[in-house]
Amino acid sequence: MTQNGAKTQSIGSVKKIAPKGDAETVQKMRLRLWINMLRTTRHIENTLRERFKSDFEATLPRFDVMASLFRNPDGMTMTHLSESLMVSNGNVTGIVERLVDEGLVNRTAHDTDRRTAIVVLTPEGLSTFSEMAEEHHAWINELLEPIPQGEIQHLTELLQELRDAQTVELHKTRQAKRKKKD
Amino acid sequence: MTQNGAKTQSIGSVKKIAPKGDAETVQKMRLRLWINMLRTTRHIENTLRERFKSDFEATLPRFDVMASLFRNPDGMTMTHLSESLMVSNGNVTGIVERLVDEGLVNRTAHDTDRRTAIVVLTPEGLSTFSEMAEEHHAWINELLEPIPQGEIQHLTELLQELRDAQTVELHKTRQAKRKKKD
DNA sequence: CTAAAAATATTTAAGCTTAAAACATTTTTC
DNA sequence: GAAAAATGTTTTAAGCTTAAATATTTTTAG
Repeated sequence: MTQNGAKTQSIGSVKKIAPKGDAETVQKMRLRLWINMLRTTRHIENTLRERFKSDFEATLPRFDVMASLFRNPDGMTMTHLSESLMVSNGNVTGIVERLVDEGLVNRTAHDTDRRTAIVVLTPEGLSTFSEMAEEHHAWINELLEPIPQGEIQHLTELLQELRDAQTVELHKTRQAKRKKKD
Repeated sequence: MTQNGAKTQSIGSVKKIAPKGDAETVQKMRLRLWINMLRTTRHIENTLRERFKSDFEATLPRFDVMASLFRNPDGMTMTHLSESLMVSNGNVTGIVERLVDEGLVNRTAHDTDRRTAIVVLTPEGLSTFSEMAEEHHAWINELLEPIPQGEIQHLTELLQELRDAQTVELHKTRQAKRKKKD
């Protein structure tokens, strides 16, 4: 039903009808796409959560923090973590706290700046993460298998661009704000 | 850097090198895609949350429930809502409770089945939702604007297929379980 | 018909999440 | 060098979220 009008494709003088390029139609398609993005990521996240729980007694947020730390062996500040995971600052405090309790990460003071906390994986955290990461890798590979190989790269870039576009907007806003101040 | 090897495309006997089809590379690309899916949806959700809060003093989960109810004018059961939103049953209980407190939805008993609760939008809920939906529609349109029009439909289908693939797996498992029982 | 199983919804405990406020420290400004 | 601004983190209150346990009702199997 949403695909009707395809027949009028190459018929002359159909601008008024032209359903595919119609602004309202495009808007509705974007909305539908968004709902599908949401549902699909939610679906995958639900699957991952269940598996982390049953196989490792672990949670997704804790895995995400550990993955960030793994990619930053010299340690990360709380702010760095929060930006990297795109969650609030206070959120990270709680998750790191629990990881400290479990002996998976250490939180130490910065050498010169006493405001700053540096978080690193402990050796146990590293080994625990490695096990989980291997499984996680396999799960993602399985869950994303239906996506044609030839499209993976393109899709990744598309999503990246989507975020970048917003970031540019953000910069514009910040510049505008700064200008107002001057 | 991740795009090297493209040159070897049509050179004879390069199977050993052929980096693009390499199984490990594909796995890593899938992982990268997943991380990008997650970050992009999270980014958009964060934006929507902020705007719902500042413009309507509303939350995303409550909007989602109302949107589901809007699409089902005859009302929905709690289970139907929970399945539609892909969140847990108990979760819906709390959100609906708050919506009832705000006078935006009603929860009534089912005619014949006394276990079942039927949730519907109140007139006020309908009018509140309509206002929010219009803005929401515009926001999504703005945030997804960088996606080429020609790809929206295809992308939507791709994501749909991704979910459907898992659902089929699920059915297989259920059938297996049933078989064991017999 | 009735006991067992299944379905519907809520409650509970624990954890995740946010925005805003509070706090601590460092840097900048005058 | 003190006041102000900025930076880094935690705390707080409210809400979201899940899995598991519970309560109630309906359906099913015998």
